[in-house]
Amino acid sequence: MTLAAQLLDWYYKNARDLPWRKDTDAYKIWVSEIMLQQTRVEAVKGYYKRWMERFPTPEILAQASEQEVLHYWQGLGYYSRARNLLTGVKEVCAVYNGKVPADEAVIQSLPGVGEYTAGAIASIAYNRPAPAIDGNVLRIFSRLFCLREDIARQTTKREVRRLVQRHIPGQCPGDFNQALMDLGAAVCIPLRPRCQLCPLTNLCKAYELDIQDTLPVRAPKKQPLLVVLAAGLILYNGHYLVRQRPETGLLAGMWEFPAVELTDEQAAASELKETLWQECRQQVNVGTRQYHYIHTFSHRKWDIAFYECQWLSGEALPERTAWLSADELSTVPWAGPHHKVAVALAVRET
DNA sequence: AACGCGGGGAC
DNA sequence: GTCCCAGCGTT
Repeated sequence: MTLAAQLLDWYYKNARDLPWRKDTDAYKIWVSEIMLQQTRVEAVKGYYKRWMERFPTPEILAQASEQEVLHYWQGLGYYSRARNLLTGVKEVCAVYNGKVPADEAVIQSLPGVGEYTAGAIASIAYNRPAPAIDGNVLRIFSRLFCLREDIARQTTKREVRRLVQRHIPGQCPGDFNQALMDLGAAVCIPLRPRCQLCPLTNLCKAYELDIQDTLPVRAPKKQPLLVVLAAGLILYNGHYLVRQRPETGLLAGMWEFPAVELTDEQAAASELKETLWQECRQQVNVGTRQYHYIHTFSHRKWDIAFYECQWLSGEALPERTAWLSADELSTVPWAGPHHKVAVALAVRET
């Protein structure tokens, strides 16, 4: 038996029942693959179902606003995925008549679609024998063939790609690729792989040498930078002062309560008061601290405190700034921990 | 090649 | 607490 045959036998007995495996519509595969980038299956399921109820076709998604799309993505992370998906779907509607292209290179030309995602869509939706090298595949093949190089290196990825290319079956490449995902998720897991359950142990060099726990090799990542923030909760005439983050960078386009980065945590009140005047043109007195969160991103750690403020006076609001009623707080996409506060304030109002 | 970009589940 | 996930785009 070949590697593919052994793997597929296992897959057809153990495949997960996932919402995006009901059919092979290329748009649905596309959406699922984007949502699954750096994101676990369990986290995606609910978002995928809600998305497909609201945006069942490329044409419907293409007509949606970026704000609504971000709202549906709120909490899933990596929000450029949502904007790129919207941009890409518009391109598919305008250039490809609403039909996702079948050629791998053309698929990869869409924004947000890289080598992995293009291979996944081409193989699953169009039965093309394209490799789809993700973290699972890198881990599985580094163990199967005892690759001791850092899997983040380009040379390692090229080597894995060559190996996958050699083993991918012409008949059902999509099943083969998805089988690797399921194997990586359930059996060939990062820590303490469950080799007793694995259909490929007879081919696995790491298993033969009993070094599966030492693979794959991955360079350690540095710890996130601490950022201390103070945010203002300004309630005036039944409305809260909020603003939209810049179009680029962290949490781009998401909404937040006006905040300032602190160099001196003791100066929170004065810094916040100054920022609210400079950036929002509102005069306030900073009151007591109401909420406090530690929120860790991949490369930043926010220590953010929310202060109740007393509104005194103000000029016209700058761009990307607004007064929102408690009811309206649930209508915008929120930036990270600001969402928790928005929910708490909306509840408090009722 | 290195970095920016989120959030949460498993241990 | 740590790890890392069905990665991509920019620099």
